[in-house]
Amino acid sequence: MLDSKLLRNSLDLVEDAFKKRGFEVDLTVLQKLEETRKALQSDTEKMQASLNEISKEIGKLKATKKNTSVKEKEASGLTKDIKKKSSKLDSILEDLNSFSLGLPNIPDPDVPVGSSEEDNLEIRTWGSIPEFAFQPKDHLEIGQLIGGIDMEAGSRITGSRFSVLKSDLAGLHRSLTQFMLDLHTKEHGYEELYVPYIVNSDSLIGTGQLPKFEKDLFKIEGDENYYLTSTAEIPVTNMLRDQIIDSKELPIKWVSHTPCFRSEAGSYGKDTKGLMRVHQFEKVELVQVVEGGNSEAVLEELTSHAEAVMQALEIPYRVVSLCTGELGFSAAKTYDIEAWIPSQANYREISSCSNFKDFQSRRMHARWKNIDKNTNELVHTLNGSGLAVGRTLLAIIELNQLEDGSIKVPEALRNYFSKDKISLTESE
RNA sequence: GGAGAGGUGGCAGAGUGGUCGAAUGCGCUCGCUUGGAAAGCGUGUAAGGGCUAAUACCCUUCGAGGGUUCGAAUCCCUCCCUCUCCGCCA
Repeated sequence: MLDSKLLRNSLDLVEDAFKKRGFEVDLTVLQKLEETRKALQSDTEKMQASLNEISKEIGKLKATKKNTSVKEKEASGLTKDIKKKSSKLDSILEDLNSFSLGLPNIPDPDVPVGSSEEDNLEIRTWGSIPEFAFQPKDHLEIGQLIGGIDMEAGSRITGSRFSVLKSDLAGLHRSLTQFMLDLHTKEHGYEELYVPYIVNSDSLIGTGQLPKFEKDLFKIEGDENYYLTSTAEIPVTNMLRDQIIDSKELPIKWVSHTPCFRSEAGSYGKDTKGLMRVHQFEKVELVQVVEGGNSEAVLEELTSHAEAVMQALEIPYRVVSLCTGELGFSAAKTYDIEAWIPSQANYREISSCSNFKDFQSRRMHARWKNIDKNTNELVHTLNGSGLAVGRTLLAIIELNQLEDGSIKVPEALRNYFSKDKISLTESE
Protein backbone atom coordinates (compact mmCIF):
# COMPACT_ATOMS: atom_id res chain seq x y z
CA MET A 1 0.00 0.00 0.00
CA LEU A 2 1.16 3.49 -0.80
CA ASP A 3 1.48 6.29 1.69
CA SER A 4 -1.87 8.07 1.82
CA LYS A 5 -0.05 11.37 2.14
CA LEU A 6 1.73 10.67 -1.13
CA LEU A 7 -1.61 9.91 -2.76
CA ARG A 8 -3.06 13.14 -1.46
CA ASN A 9 -0.17 15.46 -2.16
CA SER A 10 1.85 14.06 -5.06
CA LEU A 11 -0.67 12.49 -7.33
CA ASP A 12 1.30 13.34 -10.48
CA LEU A 13 4.30 11.41 -9.19
CA VAL A 14 2.10 8.36 -8.55
CA GLU A 15 0.45 8.65 -11.96
CA ASP A 16 3.83 8.78 -13.64
CA ALA A 17 5.00 5.67 -11.77
CA PHE A 18 1.87 3.75 -12.72
CA LYS A 19 2.27 4.75 -16.36
CA LYS A 20 5.75 3.20 -16.36
CA ARG A 21 4.27 0.00 -15.01
CA GLY A 22 1.55 0.00 -17.62
CA PHE A 23 -0.96 0.16 -14.80
CA GLU A 24 -4.09 2.07 -15.67
CA VAL A 25 -6.32 3.58 -13.05
CA ASP A 26 -8.47 6.66 -12.69
CA LEU A 27 -6.99 8.49 -9.76
CA THR A 28 -9.64 11.22 -9.84
CA VAL A 29 -11.88 8.68 -8.12
CA LEU A 30 -9.42 8.81 -5.30
CA GLN A 31 -9.43 12.58 -5.14
CA LYS A 32 -13.21 12.68 -4.92
CA LEU A 33 -13.32 10.06 -2.19
CA GLU A 34 -10.64 11.91 -0.34
CA GLU A 35 -12.55 15.19 -0.42
CA THR A 36 -15.69 13.55 0.89
CA ARG A 37 -13.71 11.76 3.57
CA LYS A 38 -12.16 14.95 4.80
CA ALA A 39 -15.43 16.81 5.15
CA LEU A 40 -17.25 13.88 6.76
CA GLN A 41 -14.46 13.06 9.15
CA SER A 42 -14.02 16.59 10.38
CA ASP A 43 -17.79 17.01 10.89
CA THR A 44 -18.15 13.72 12.69
CA GLU A 45 -15.27 14.38 14.98
CA LYS A 46 -16.58 17.81 15.91
CA MET A 47 -19.99 16.36 16.73
CA GLN A 48 -18.44 13.58 18.72
CA ALA A 49 -16.38 16.10 20.67
CA SER A 50 -19.43 18.10 21.68
CA LEU A 51 -21.33 14.95 22.61
CA ASN A 52 -18.43 13.90 24.81
CA GLU A 53 -18.58 17.32 26.41
CA ILE A 54 -22.30 17.09 27.15
CA SER A 55 -21.97 13.58 28.51
CA LYS A 56 -19.34 14.74 30.94
CA GLU A 57 -21.60 17.57 32.08
CA ILE A 58 -24.42 15.12 32.67
CA GLY A 59 -22.10 13.03 34.75
CA LYS A 60 -21.22 16.03 36.90
CA LEU A 61 -24.86 17.11 37.27
CA LYS A 62 -25.86 13.59 38.32
CA ALA A 63 -23.12 13.58 40.91
CA THR A 64 -24.70 16.65 42.51
CA LYS A 65 -28.23 15.24 42.05
CA LYS A 66 -29.31 17.97 39.65
CA ASN A 67 -31.82 17.66 36.85
CA THR A 68 -30.34 16.44 33.57
CA SER A 69 -33.33 15.90 31.30
CA VAL A 70 -32.67 18.94 29.06
CA LYS A 71 -29.06 17.93 28.48
CA GLU A 72 -30.04 14.32 27.89
CA LYS A 73 -32.51 15.30 25.23
CA GLU A 74 -29.88 17.40 23.49
CA ALA A 75 -27.35 14.58 23.63
CA SER A 76 -29.84 12.04 22.38
CA GLY A 77 -30.42 14.01 19.20
CA LEU A 78 -26.75 14.45 18.68
CA THR A 79 -26.12 10.73 19.08
CA LYS A 80 -28.57 9.97 16.28
CA ASP A 81 -26.95 12.50 13.94
CA ILE A 82 -23.51 11.11 14.68
CA LYS A 83 -24.61 7.57 13.89
CA LYS A 84 -25.90 8.61 10.50
CA LYS A 85 -22.81 10.58 9.62
CA SER A 86 -20.29 8.08 10.88
CA SER A 87 -21.85 5.22 8.96
CA LYS A 88 -21.41 7.29 5.80
CA LEU A 89 -17.84 7.99 6.82
CA ASP A 90 -17.23 4.29 7.42
CA SER A 91 -18.35 3.37 3.95
CA ILE A 92 -16.17 6.08 2.40
CA LEU A 93 -13.18 4.87 4.41
CA GLU A 94 -13.84 1.36 3.25
CA ASP A 95 -14.01 2.44 -0.39
CA LEU A 96 -10.81 4.39 0.06
CA ASN A 97 -9.10 1.42 1.65
CA SER A 98 -10.13 -1.12 -0.94
CA PHE A 99 -9.14 1.26 -3.70
CA SER A 100 -5.71 1.76 -2.13
CA LEU A 101 -5.20 -1.98 -1.66
CA GLY A 102 -5.48 -2.37 -5.42
CA LEU A 103 -2.68 0.07 -6.24
CA PRO A 104 0.77 -1.38 -6.96
CA ASN A 105 4.08 -0.23 -5.53
CA ILE A 106 6.11 2.57 -7.09
CA PRO A 107 9.22 1.31 -8.93
CA ASP A 108 12.63 2.46 -7.72
CA PRO A 109 14.19 5.17 -9.91
CA ASP A 110 16.87 2.80 -11.23
CA VAL A 111 14.40 0.19 -12.47
CA PRO A 112 14.57 0.04 -16.27
CA VAL A 113 11.43 1.34 -17.94
CA GLY A 114 9.81 -1.17 -20.24
CA SER A 115 6.85 -3.40 -20.87
CA SER A 116 8.10 -6.92 -21.51
CA GLU A 117 10.81 -9.47 -20.80
CA GLU A 118 12.94 -7.97 -23.56
CA ASP A 119 13.20 -4.74 -21.60
CA ASN A 120 14.73 -6.41 -18.55
CA LEU A 121 18.26 -5.22 -17.96
CA GLU A 122 21.04 -7.79 -17.74
CA ILE A 123 23.22 -6.85 -14.78
CA ARG A 124 25.84 -9.59 -14.84
CA THR A 125 26.48 -13.17 -15.86
CA TRP A 126 28.36 -15.90 -14.03
CA GLY A 127 29.89 -19.12 -15.28
CA SER A 128 30.17 -20.20 -18.85
CA ILE A 129 27.53 -21.75 -21.03
CA PRO A 130 28.41 -25.43 -21.34
CA GLU A 131 29.27 -27.03 -24.68
CA PHE A 132 28.14 -30.61 -25.07
CA ALA A 133 29.94 -33.06 -27.34
CA PHE A 134 26.55 -34.69 -27.88
CA GLN A 135 22.95 -33.59 -28.24
CA PRO A 136 21.87 -32.72 -24.66
CA LYS A 137 18.56 -34.16 -23.47
CA ASP A 138 15.97 -32.28 -21.47
CA HIS A 139 15.50 -33.03 -17.79
CA LEU A 140 12.29 -34.98 -18.31
CA GLU A 141 13.86 -37.37 -20.77
CA ILE A 142 16.80 -37.91 -18.43
CA GLY A 143 14.50 -38.26 -15.46
CA GLN A 144 12.51 -40.92 -17.23
CA LEU A 145 15.65 -42.73 -18.42
CA ILE A 146 16.91 -43.07 -14.87
CA GLY A 147 13.45 -43.72 -13.47
CA GLY A 148 13.47 -40.59 -11.34
CA ILE A 149 10.60 -38.47 -12.67
CA ASP A 150 7.10 -39.84 -13.06
CA MET A 151 4.66 -37.29 -14.48
CA GLU A 152 1.99 -39.92 -15.21
CA ALA A 153 1.86 -40.87 -11.56
CA GLY A 154 1.55 -37.21 -10.62
CA SER A 155 -1.39 -36.71 -12.90
CA ARG A 156 -3.01 -39.96 -11.77
CA ILE A 157 -2.73 -39.03 -8.12
CA THR A 158 -3.84 -35.46 -8.59
CA GLY A 159 -3.89 -33.98 -12.08
CA SER A 160 -1.82 -32.22 -14.67
CA ARG A 161 1.23 -30.26 -13.57
CA PHE A 162 1.88 -32.57 -10.64
CA SER A 163 4.93 -34.79 -10.47
CA VAL A 164 6.44 -37.65 -8.53
CA LEU A 165 10.18 -37.87 -7.91
CA LYS A 166 11.67 -41.27 -7.22
CA SER A 167 14.75 -42.87 -5.71
CA ASP A 168 17.96 -40.94 -6.45
CA LEU A 169 16.22 -37.88 -7.80
CA ALA A 170 13.95 -37.70 -4.76
CA GLY A 171 17.09 -37.98 -2.64
CA LEU A 172 18.97 -35.38 -4.63
CA HIS A 173 16.00 -33.06 -4.33
CA ARG A 174 16.05 -33.49 -0.55
CA SER A 175 19.81 -33.01 -0.45
CA LEU A 176 19.53 -29.75 -2.33
CA THR A 177 17.07 -28.38 0.20
CA GLN A 178 19.30 -29.39 3.07
CA PHE A 179 22.35 -27.88 1.42
CA MET A 180 20.64 -24.57 0.79
CA LEU A 181 19.33 -24.29 4.34
CA ASP A 182 22.75 -25.06 5.79
CA LEU A 183 24.45 -22.53 3.56
CA HIS A 184 22.09 -19.73 4.55
CA THR A 185 21.99 -20.51 8.25
CA LYS A 186 25.71 -21.23 8.67
CA GLU A 187 27.34 -18.90 6.16
CA HIS A 188 24.86 -16.07 5.68
CA GLY A 189 23.46 -15.67 9.18
CA TYR A 190 19.79 -16.49 8.61
CA GLU A 191 17.56 -17.95 11.29
CA GLU A 192 15.53 -20.93 10.12
CA LEU A 193 11.75 -20.92 10.52
CA TYR A 194 9.24 -23.70 10.16
CA VAL A 195 5.91 -22.08 9.32
CA PRO A 196 2.29 -22.91 8.41
CA TYR A 197 1.65 -23.77 4.77
CA ILE A 198 -1.92 -22.59 5.09
CA VAL A 199 -2.42 -18.87 5.48
CA ASN A 200 -5.39 -16.62 6.14
CA SER A 201 -6.63 -13.75 4.02
CA ASP A 202 -5.18 -11.08 6.30
CA SER A 203 -1.72 -12.48 5.69
CA LEU A 204 -2.33 -12.51 1.95
CA ILE A 205 -3.48 -8.91 2.02
CA GLY A 206 -0.38 -8.10 4.03
CA THR A 207 2.08 -9.32 1.43
CA GLY A 208 -0.06 -8.23 -1.53
CA GLN A 209 -1.47 -11.45 -3.03
CA LEU A 210 -4.96 -10.30 -2.08
CA PRO A 211 -7.27 -8.73 -3.00
CA LYS A 212 -6.12 -8.71 -6.64
CA PHE A 213 -4.55 -12.08 -7.29
CA GLU A 214 -6.86 -14.59 -5.71
CA LYS A 215 -7.03 -16.60 -8.93
CA ASP A 216 -3.36 -17.53 -8.57
CA LEU A 217 -4.04 -19.26 -5.26
CA PHE A 218 -5.61 -22.51 -4.09
CA LYS A 219 -8.39 -21.67 -1.69
CA ILE A 220 -9.42 -24.13 0.95
CA GLU A 221 -13.11 -24.96 1.34
CA GLY A 222 -14.69 -24.04 4.64
CA ASP A 223 -15.77 -21.16 6.79
CA GLU A 224 -12.32 -19.71 7.31
CA ASN A 225 -10.61 -17.74 4.59
CA TYR A 226 -7.72 -20.16 4.29
CA TYR A 227 -5.43 -20.61 1.31
CA LEU A 228 -2.46 -22.81 0.50
CA THR A 229 0.61 -20.65 0.57
CA SER A 230 2.11 -19.82 -2.81
CA THR A 231 5.43 -18.77 -1.32
CA ALA A 232 7.09 -18.76 2.09
CA GLU A 233 7.20 -15.00 1.78
CA ILE A 234 3.61 -14.96 3.01
CA PRO A 235 3.90 -16.82 6.33
CA VAL A 236 7.40 -15.56 7.07
CA THR A 237 6.86 -11.85 6.38
CA ASN A 238 3.55 -11.93 8.22
CA MET A 239 5.42 -12.94 11.36
CA LEU A 240 5.61 -9.19 11.83
CA ARG A 241 2.05 -8.19 11.04
CA ASP A 242 0.74 -5.79 13.70
CA GLN A 243 4.07 -5.85 15.50
CA ILE A 244 6.34 -3.09 16.71
CA ILE A 245 9.91 -4.32 16.77
CA ASP A 246 12.72 -3.06 18.91
CA SER A 247 15.55 -1.65 16.78
CA LYS A 248 17.92 -4.11 18.50
CA GLU A 249 16.13 -6.95 16.71
CA LEU A 250 16.92 -5.53 13.28
CA PRO A 251 17.94 -6.55 10.75
CA ILE A 252 15.93 -9.76 10.88
CA LYS A 253 17.14 -12.50 8.54
CA TRP A 254 14.90 -15.52 8.17
CA VAL A 255 15.15 -18.55 5.94
CA SER A 256 12.36 -21.04 5.51
CA HIS A 257 11.82 -24.13 3.42
CA THR A 258 8.23 -24.64 2.34
CA PRO A 259 6.21 -26.16 -0.42
CA CYS A 260 4.55 -23.61 -2.69
CA PHE A 261 1.16 -24.11 -4.28
CA ARG A 262 0.21 -22.12 -7.34
CA SER A 263 -2.81 -22.42 -9.54
CA GLU A 264 -0.80 -21.15 -12.55
CA ALA A 265 -3.98 -19.65 -13.91
CA GLY A 266 -3.27 -18.07 -17.26
CA SER A 267 -0.20 -20.13 -18.02
CA TYR A 268 -1.93 -22.70 -20.21
CA GLY A 269 0.39 -24.03 -22.85
CA LYS A 270 3.47 -22.56 -21.17
CA ASP A 271 6.17 -24.96 -19.94
CA THR A 272 3.86 -27.92 -20.17
CA LYS A 273 6.64 -30.50 -19.93
CA GLY A 274 8.31 -31.67 -16.78
CA LEU A 275 9.20 -29.80 -13.62
CA MET A 276 9.52 -26.25 -14.92
CA ARG A 277 6.02 -25.13 -14.05
CA VAL A 278 4.05 -27.24 -11.60
CA HIS A 279 1.31 -26.61 -9.05
CA GLN A 280 3.44 -27.78 -6.13
CA PHE A 281 7.13 -27.15 -5.66
CA GLU A 282 9.64 -26.65 -2.87
CA LYS A 283 11.43 -23.42 -2.24
CA VAL A 284 13.98 -22.17 0.24
CA GLU A 285 13.09 -18.56 0.85
CA LEU A 286 15.18 -15.73 2.27
CA VAL A 287 13.43 -12.87 4.02
CA GLN A 288 15.00 -9.77 5.48
CA VAL A 289 13.36 -7.08 7.56
CA VAL A 290 15.33 -3.87 7.97
CA GLU A 291 14.96 -0.33 9.23
CA GLY A 292 14.64 1.20 5.81
CA GLY A 293 16.96 3.85 4.52
CA ASN A 294 19.46 1.33 3.23
CA SER A 295 17.22 -1.41 1.92
CA GLU A 296 18.68 -0.90 -1.58
CA ALA A 297 22.01 -2.19 -0.31
CA VAL A 298 20.26 -5.04 1.48
CA LEU A 299 18.69 -6.17 -1.80
CA GLU A 300 22.18 -6.47 -3.27
CA GLU A 301 23.29 -8.51 -0.26
CA LEU A 302 20.26 -10.79 -0.32
CA THR A 303 20.68 -11.37 -4.05
CA SER A 304 24.31 -12.31 -3.48
CA HIS A 305 23.16 -14.93 -0.95
CA ALA A 306 20.97 -16.53 -3.58
CA GLU A 307 23.81 -16.29 -6.10
CA ALA A 308 26.11 -18.08 -3.66
CA VAL A 309 23.92 -21.16 -4.04
CA MET A 310 24.17 -20.98 -7.80
CA GLN A 311 27.94 -20.64 -7.66
CA ALA A 312 28.37 -23.46 -5.18
CA LEU A 313 26.32 -25.71 -7.44
CA GLU A 314 28.21 -24.43 -10.50
CA ILE A 315 25.09 -23.39 -12.34
CA PRO A 316 25.81 -20.73 -14.97
CA TYR A 317 23.41 -17.83 -14.60
CA ARG A 318 22.69 -14.22 -15.22
CA VAL A 319 21.10 -11.57 -13.05
CA VAL A 320 18.53 -9.29 -14.63
CA SER A 321 16.79 -6.25 -13.24
CA LEU A 322 13.11 -6.59 -14.05
CA CYS A 323 11.71 -3.70 -16.05
CA THR A 324 8.80 -1.62 -14.76
CA GLY A 325 6.26 -3.62 -16.74
CA GLU A 326 7.46 -6.99 -15.43
CA LEU A 327 7.74 -5.94 -11.80
CA GLY A 328 5.46 -7.72 -9.34
CA PHE A 329 2.60 -5.85 -7.75
CA SER A 330 4.27 -5.27 -4.37
CA ALA A 331 7.87 -4.86 -5.48
CA ALA A 332 9.83 -1.64 -5.86
CA LYS A 333 12.71 -3.45 -7.49
CA THR A 334 13.41 -7.07 -8.43
CA TYR A 335 16.45 -9.00 -9.55
CA ASP A 336 15.73 -12.29 -11.21
CA ILE A 337 18.46 -14.89 -11.20
CA GLU A 338 18.17 -17.00 -14.32
CA ALA A 339 19.86 -20.36 -14.73
CA TRP A 340 21.15 -21.58 -18.07
CA ILE A 341 18.92 -24.40 -19.24
CA PRO A 342 20.64 -26.41 -22.03
CA SER A 343 17.51 -27.99 -23.49
CA GLN A 344 15.99 -24.56 -24.01
CA ALA A 345 19.30 -22.86 -24.87
CA ASN A 346 18.12 -20.05 -22.70
CA TYR A 347 18.25 -18.53 -19.24
CA ARG A 348 15.23 -19.31 -17.04
CA GLU A 349 14.17 -17.83 -13.72
CA ILE A 350 15.33 -19.80 -10.69
CA SER A 351 15.18 -17.05 -8.10
CA SER A 352 13.49 -13.71 -7.71
CA CYS A 353 14.84 -11.21 -5.19
CA SER A 354 12.77 -8.15 -4.37
CA ASN A 355 12.75 -5.06 -2.25
CA PHE A 356 9.25 -4.07 -1.20
CA LYS A 357 10.34 -1.01 0.76
CA ASP A 358 7.46 -0.07 3.08
CA PHE A 359 4.72 -1.31 0.73
CA GLN A 360 4.09 -4.59 2.56
CA SER A 361 4.80 -3.22 6.01
CA ARG A 362 2.18 -0.51 5.56
CA ARG A 363 -0.37 -3.19 4.71
CA MET A 364 0.81 -5.33 7.61
CA HIS A 365 1.35 -2.56 10.15
CA ALA A 366 4.87 -3.82 10.76
CA ARG A 367 6.90 -1.12 12.47
CA TRP A 368 10.09 -0.62 14.40
CA LYS A 369 10.67 1.71 17.28
CA ASN A 370 13.07 4.52 16.50
CA ILE A 371 14.32 5.45 19.97
CA ASP A 372 16.30 8.45 18.77
CA LYS A 373 13.29 10.10 17.19
CA ASN A 374 10.79 8.45 19.54
CA THR A 375 8.64 7.38 16.61
CA ASN A 376 7.35 4.16 15.15
CA GLU A 377 8.47 3.72 11.58
CA LEU A 378 7.53 1.19 8.95
CA VAL A 379 10.11 -1.51 8.36
CA HIS A 380 11.31 -2.39 4.89
CA THR A 381 10.80 -5.97 3.78
CA LEU A 382 12.77 -7.95 1.22
CA ASN A 383 12.78 -11.51 0.05
CA GLY A 384 14.28 -13.82 -2.49
CA SER A 385 14.32 -17.46 -3.42
CA GLY A 386 17.46 -19.15 -2.32
CA LEU A 387 16.50 -21.15 -4.42
CA ALA A 388 13.48 -22.75 -6.03
CA VAL A 389 14.41 -26.38 -5.38
CA GLY A 390 12.55 -28.04 -8.24
CA ARG A 391 14.03 -25.74 -10.85
CA THR A 392 17.47 -26.14 -9.30
CA LEU A 393 17.14 -29.89 -9.61
CA LEU A 394 16.05 -29.44 -13.21
CA ALA A 395 19.08 -27.26 -13.96
CA ILE A 396 21.47 -29.69 -12.30
CA ILE A 397 20.05 -32.65 -14.19
CA GLU A 398 20.44 -30.91 -17.53
CA LEU A 399 23.78 -29.22 -16.89
CA ASN A 400 25.49 -32.28 -15.39
CA GLN A 401 24.18 -34.88 -17.82
CA LEU A 402 26.50 -37.32 -19.51
CA GLU A 403 25.92 -38.76 -22.95
CA ASP A 404 24.11 -41.88 -21.72
CA GLY A 405 21.73 -39.87 -19.54
CA SER A 406 23.45 -40.42 -16.22
CA ILE A 407 24.05 -37.37 -14.01
CA LYS A 408 27.15 -36.13 -12.29
CA VAL A 409 26.35 -34.91 -8.77
CA PRO A 410 27.81 -31.46 -8.00
CA GLU A 411 30.81 -31.39 -5.66
CA ALA A 412 29.00 -29.18 -3.14
CA LEU A 413 26.42 -31.90 -2.47
CA ARG A 414 28.93 -34.61 -1.57
CA ASN A 415 28.22 -34.24 2.15
CA TYR A 416 24.51 -34.45 1.50
CA PHE A 417 24.19 -37.12 -1.15
CA SER A 418 25.92 -40.48 -0.99
CA LYS A 419 26.74 -40.92 -4.66
CA ASP A 420 28.81 -38.82 -7.02
CA LYS A 421 26.89 -40.07 -10.02
CA ILE A 422 23.33 -41.09 -10.71
CA SER A 423 23.23 -43.73 -13.42
CA LEU A 424 20.60 -45.60 -15.41
CA THR A 425 21.45 -49.08 -14.22
CA GLU A 426 18.90 -49.31 -11.44
CA SER A 427 15.86 -48.29 -13.46
CA GLU A 428 15.22 -51.43 -15.50
C1' G B 1 -15.39 -33.80 20.41
C1' G B 2 -16.95 -32.74 26.02
C1' A B 3 -16.22 -29.47 30.57
C1' G B 4 -14.17 -25.12 32.63
C1' A B 5 -11.12 -20.43 32.95
C1' G B 6 -9.51 -16.21 30.60
C1' G B 7 -8.22 -12.20 26.74
C1' U B 8 -6.66 -4.61 29.56
C1' G B 9 -0.35 -0.57 27.73
C1' G B 10 6.69 -3.58 26.19
C1' C B 11 5.52 -7.23 30.37
C1' A B 12 2.86 -8.33 35.01
C1' G B 13 -1.67 -6.78 36.96
C1' A B 14 -5.98 -3.50 39.18
C1' G B 15 -10.30 -1.57 37.46
C1' U B 16 -17.94 -3.85 37.10
C1' G B 17 -21.82 2.50 34.04
C1' G B 18 -19.50 9.03 34.45
C1' U B 19 -12.93 13.86 34.94
C1' C B 20 -10.50 5.86 32.94
C1' G B 21 -6.41 6.04 27.85
C1' A B 22 -6.79 3.46 32.27
C1' A B 23 -4.11 2.53 39.53
C1' U B 24 0.22 -0.12 40.97
C1' G B 25 4.69 -2.92 40.01
C1' C B 26 8.59 -4.31 36.52
C1' G B 27 11.16 -2.75 32.27
C1' C B 28 12.93 1.34 29.45
C1' U B 29 14.18 7.28 28.74
C1' C B 30 16.26 11.53 30.72
C1' G B 31 17.97 14.14 35.13
C1' C B 32 19.92 14.37 40.26
C1' U B 33 23.35 11.56 43.16
C1' U B 34 28.60 8.96 42.36
C1' G B 35 35.56 8.79 40.99
C1' G B 36 32.46 5.19 38.19
C1' A B 37 28.43 1.93 38.94
C1' A B 38 24.44 -0.11 41.94
C1' A B 39 20.81 1.52 45.23
C1' G B 40 17.89 5.82 46.11
C1' C B 41 15.13 10.23 44.47
C1' G B 42 12.72 12.87 40.53
C1' U B 43 10.87 12.80 35.30
C1' G B 44 8.91 10.82 31.04
C1' U B 45 7.10 6.33 28.65
C1' A B 46 0.45 2.81 24.25
C1' A B 47 -1.25 2.79 19.16
C1' G B 48 -3.82 4.80 14.92
C1' G B 49 -5.96 9.07 12.70
C1' G B 50 -7.41 14.43 11.92
C1' C B 51 -5.71 19.54 11.94
C1' U B 52 -1.02 22.09 12.09
C1' A B 53 5.16 25.05 9.82
C1' A B 54 5.46 22.68 14.53
C1' U B 55 3.26 22.67 19.20
C1' A B 56 -1.47 22.91 21.14
C1' C B 57 -5.95 20.73 20.37
C1' C B 58 -9.57 17.05 18.68
C1' C B 59 -11.32 11.89 17.36
C1' U B 60 -10.82 6.52 17.80
C1' U B 61 -8.93 2.13 20.25
C1' C B 62 -9.09 -2.16 26.83
C1' G B 63 -9.41 -9.71 21.54
C1' A B 64 -13.10 -8.62 16.93
C1' G B 65 -17.97 -7.17 15.43
C1' G B 66 -22.88 -5.67 16.83
C1' G B 67 -26.44 -3.81 20.66
C1' U B 68 -28.36 -1.04 25.25
C1' U B 69 -27.28 4.13 27.19
C1' C B 70 -26.77 11.11 27.22
C1' G B 71 -22.28 8.21 28.49
C1' A B 72 -19.33 1.33 28.06
C1' A B 73 -12.85 -1.56 29.70
C1' U B 74 -17.28 -2.21 32.85
C1' C B 75 -24.14 -4.46 30.95
C1' C B 76 -26.32 -7.79 26.64
C1' C B 77 -25.56 -10.79 21.91
C1' U B 78 -22.36 -13.14 18.15
C1' C B 79 -17.59 -14.58 16.69
C1' C B 80 -12.19 -15.35 17.23
C1' C B 81 -8.03 -16.67 20.12
C1' U B 82 -5.30 -18.61 24.51
C1' C B 83 -4.95 -21.81 28.77
C1' U B 84 -6.51 -26.19 32.05
C1' C B 85 -8.91 -31.06 32.53
C1' C B 86 -11.20 -35.38 29.96
C1' G B 87 -11.69 -38.20 25.31
C1' C B 88 -9.50 -39.28 20.48
C1' C B 89 -5.11 -39.07 17.60
C1' A B 90 0.20 -38.27 13.69
